[in-house]
Amino acid sequence: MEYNFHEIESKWQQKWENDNAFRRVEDPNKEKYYMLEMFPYPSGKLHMGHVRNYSIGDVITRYKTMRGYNVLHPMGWDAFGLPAENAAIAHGIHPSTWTWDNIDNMRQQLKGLGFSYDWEREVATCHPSYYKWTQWMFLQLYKNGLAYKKKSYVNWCPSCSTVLANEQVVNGQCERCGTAVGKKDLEQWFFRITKYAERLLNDIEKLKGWPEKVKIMQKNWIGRSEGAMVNFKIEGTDETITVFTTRPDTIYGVTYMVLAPEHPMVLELVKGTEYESKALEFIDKVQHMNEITRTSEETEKEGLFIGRHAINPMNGERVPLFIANYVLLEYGTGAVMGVPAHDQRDFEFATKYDLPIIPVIKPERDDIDISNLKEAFEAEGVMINSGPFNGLSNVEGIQKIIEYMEQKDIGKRHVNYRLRDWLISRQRYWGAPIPIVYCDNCGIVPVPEEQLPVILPTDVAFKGKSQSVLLDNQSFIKTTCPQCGQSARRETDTMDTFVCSSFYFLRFTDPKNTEAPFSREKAEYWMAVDQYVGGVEHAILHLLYARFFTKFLYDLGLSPVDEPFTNLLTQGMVLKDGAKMSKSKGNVVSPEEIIDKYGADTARLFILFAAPPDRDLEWSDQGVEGCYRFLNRVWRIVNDFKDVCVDSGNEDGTASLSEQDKQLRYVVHNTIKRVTVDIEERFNFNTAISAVMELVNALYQYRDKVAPAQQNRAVIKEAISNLLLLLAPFAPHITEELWELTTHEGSIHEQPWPTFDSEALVQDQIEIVVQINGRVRDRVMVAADASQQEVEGTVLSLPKIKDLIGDKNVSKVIVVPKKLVNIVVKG
RNA sequence: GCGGAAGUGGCGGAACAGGCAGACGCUGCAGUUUGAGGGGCUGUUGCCCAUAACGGGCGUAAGGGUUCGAGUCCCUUCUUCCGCACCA
Repeated sequence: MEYNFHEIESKWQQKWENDNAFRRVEDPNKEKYYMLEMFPYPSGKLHMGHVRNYSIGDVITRYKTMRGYNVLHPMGWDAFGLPAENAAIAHGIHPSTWTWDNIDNMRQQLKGLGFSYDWEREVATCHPSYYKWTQWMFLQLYKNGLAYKKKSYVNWCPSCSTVLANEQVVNGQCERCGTAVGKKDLEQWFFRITKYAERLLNDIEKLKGWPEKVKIMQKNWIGRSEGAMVNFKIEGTDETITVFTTRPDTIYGVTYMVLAPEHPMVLELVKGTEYESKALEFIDKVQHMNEITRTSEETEKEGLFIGRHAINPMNGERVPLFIANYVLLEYGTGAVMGVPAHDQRDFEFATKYDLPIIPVIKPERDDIDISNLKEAFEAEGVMINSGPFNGLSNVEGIQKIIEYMEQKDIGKRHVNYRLRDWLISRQRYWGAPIPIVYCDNCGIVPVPEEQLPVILPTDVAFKGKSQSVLLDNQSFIKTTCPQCGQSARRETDTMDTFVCSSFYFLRFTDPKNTEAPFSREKAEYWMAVDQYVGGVEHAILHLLYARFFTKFLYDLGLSPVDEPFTNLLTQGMVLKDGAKMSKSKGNVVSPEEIIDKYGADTARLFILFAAPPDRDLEWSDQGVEGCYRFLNRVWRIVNDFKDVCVDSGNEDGTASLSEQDKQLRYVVHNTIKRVTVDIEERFNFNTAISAVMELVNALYQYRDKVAPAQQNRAVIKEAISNLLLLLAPFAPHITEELWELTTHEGSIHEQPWPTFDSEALVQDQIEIVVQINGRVRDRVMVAADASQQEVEGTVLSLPKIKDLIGDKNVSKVIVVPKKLVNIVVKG
C-alpha cells in the first residue's frame, strides 16, 4: 500500500475535529501547561515563518500532552492594522471583508497542517467582542492616570499618515513601510509605561527562561541611568534650565550649555534679540535634516550661540548658551551641560567653537596635560579644580556633589530612563476606537464601561487615500456627552494594534467571557504562559508592552501573575539562498505547494529537522525530498511488520533474546532516551528527528539481516510502537494512521510518552578506543564490568599496540572507563 | 563605537561535563533491481599520499598556550550576521 498522505491527512484532521480532540478545559487534577505561539496578522496566506513557528509549538503541545499535562494551546488573529486599510484603498474591498476572508483562509491552512489548536478559544482582535476589552483596558489605564493626552513632537509617517510609537521607528524609518519618519506637533494619547520602567527593568531578572539576547535588548531599551538634575539660572531672566547629567562630578568643568533646537524655551530666549533670525534658521535646518543623519555619530556637531549665558550653580561661573544638533529633545530634559574635558561629544563641540576645556578629573597616576588634550578624559580619577571637592575620587565626588546640591536646593538625585511613554493614538480607521468623548462643557469624558464597545462603524467609504475615513463619518463622530447629555464629539483616533496584543494571552484563558476580559479563576489556573514562541522581531515592542499590561493588571488584582511569559523561544528566520524569503527577492516557497506535493507531515518534519529552532534555517528542496523519503521508509517498514504487530498480541518475547534482538532493543530504548532529552531539555528537534531516523535504519537492518524465522515478534512490536510514539509529535497524521493500522487502540496522541528501560541500555561488551599519544591506533571490545587494570592489560597486549610501542618507554597509561585508553610513550 | 550570536566536509547540521571530529540528512560517484523512467536497495562520499592490499599524514576561521588528550578551556587576531547607536 502506498503512502497516500492526502487521504491520511484529511482523514485524521476530520476525525480530530469531530472528536474535539484538542478541546481543553480547566482540570484541577491535572497539571496545566500553557503553550502559546505569537498569533499572526491575517495577511492572507501563511508563510514558512508561520509554519516554523507553529510547528515548534505543536511539537511541544503534543509532547507535553503525552507527558500527561493539560495543555492549553489556543490560536487567534491580530486582526487590526494598516494592510487591511491599504487593501481597501487599493482594491475597494472593505477592511473588514478583507480581514475576515483572510482569517477564514488562514484558519483552513492551519488546520491543513494538523496543528492541535483548541479552536473554541479563537479570538480576533477586530471583533467587537474582543475590542470591547481593548477599550476597557484603555479605560482602566485612564482611571488610574496611566492614559493621558498631551501635545508633543511625535513621530509621523507621511506614507501611513499616522503617528508612530518610538518603538516603531527603526533607523529613523517607519517600521512598517520604510518611509523616513518626520516630526509633528500633535495632541496624542499616551500610556504611561514609564511609570513601570523600574519594575520592567528589575523584573527582567525573573525571566530565567528568556534568551539573554532579548533581555539585554529590553534593558537597553529601558535605558536606566543614574545621575542628577541640576538647575542653571539664565542670566538676565527669571528662567531656569534643568539638565540631566550622569556626571555631576564634572560640574566644575562646565564651560558652556546646550539646548535641543526644538526646546520650548529657545524661542522665548531669543525673542526680539539679534539672535532670533539666525536661531530660527538653525532650528529649521535641523528639523529638515532627517532622523538618520541627525542622530548619527558621524554627523558633525553643529551649534549656534543664542546670546544668553547660564550660571553654573556650583561656582557662579558664567557660561554661554548654545543650541546644537547633537542634543535631543526626547532624552533627559532636552538640555545638557557641556564638559569638554570629560565628554567626547562636548570635546568635539568645544574644539570646533573654541570653547575653553577645563579638566576637573585627573588620572590617579599621571598628571593630565591640559594644553595637550587630544580627546576627552572619560575614565575615573581624582577631582581637581573643583573647589571643596578637590582630592576626592570622582566616584565619591558624584555622591558628595549630589548631597551638596540637594542641601543648597540647586539640584537633586535623579534616575533617568530612555524609555518614553507609549504613544497609542493612530489616525487610522481599522483599529479599536479610543473610548473617549469630547464635550464642550465637560471636556475629555471617558465612555462609561457599560456603554462599551464603542463600535467601529462599517458604513464607511474608501474614496481617497491617506486620511482616516472616520473623520468623515458624522454618525460616528456625533454623540452625546455621557456626563451632561449635551451633544459631543467622539475621538476619531484608534489604538495602536500593539494594545490589542498586549493582553490576548490572558483573554485566551477565558475567551467567551462577556462580563470581564477574563475571570481571575481561569487565569489563575492557566497563567503564566509556560512556553511562548515567536520571532525575535518582537523582542522589544510586543514583549515589553505585554509585560507592562500584565503588571498593570496584576496591580489591579486581575492578573494572578506579574510576568506573562515564563519561557520564551525566539525562533530563527526561514531563508532561501541565504536571504529572508520575500516577494521582492523572488525566493518565496509557499507552504501550500509543499503541502500539496509532499503533505503536511513532510513539511513539518523538514522545517523542524533542518536546523535547531532558534537558528536561521536555510530552505532546501532536496532536504524536503529527504524528509518525504524518510516518512515513506517509515510507512514501508511499519507495513512490512504490520502482521507481526497485529499477531504478536501481548506475548513477552524478552525471555530469550538473540544478540540482534538485544541490539535492536538497545537502539529502541536509547532512542527514547535521546528524543526525550532533546525535546525536554533543549528543544533540539533536529537531533530528536535524526535519532528517530537512526531507529528506522536499525529496523531495516534487523529486517534484512535476521532471518524471518529468527525474528522476535515482541521485540519488533516494541520497536514499532515506540517508533510511532516518538515520531507522533512531529508527524501527527502518518503516525496516527500507522498506529491504527497496527491495531493499537485509541489515538496515538492520547498515549503516554514512552519511557526507556535502563535494563535494555546495559551492554555487556563495550568498545574501547586505544590511543597512543592521543592518536587512535586500535579499538577493542572489553567486558563492561572490567576493572581498569584488566582493561589496561588487555590493551597493552594487543598485537598492533605492542608492535607500535616496540622498545619505547611507556611513561603513563590513562584509562577513561568505558571510553578509551591513552598510552603515553616516550622516545 | 557598544552589546549579542556565530565561524566545523560540496551543502544543512551533529559532537550535551576536555575523551573516536563530521551523527542524521542532502548532494555526488559506483553498483543492483526494473522493459524503460520514476522509485527502491547496496556500497561509497573531509583533504592529501599510497593502493594489489594493509596503511600513513593533515584537518573544526588564523596564530599561540594549558593538557596524556582541545571543535570544546585560556590569550591574541580576523570574518560574518543581528540588535542599539550623539542617551548627556
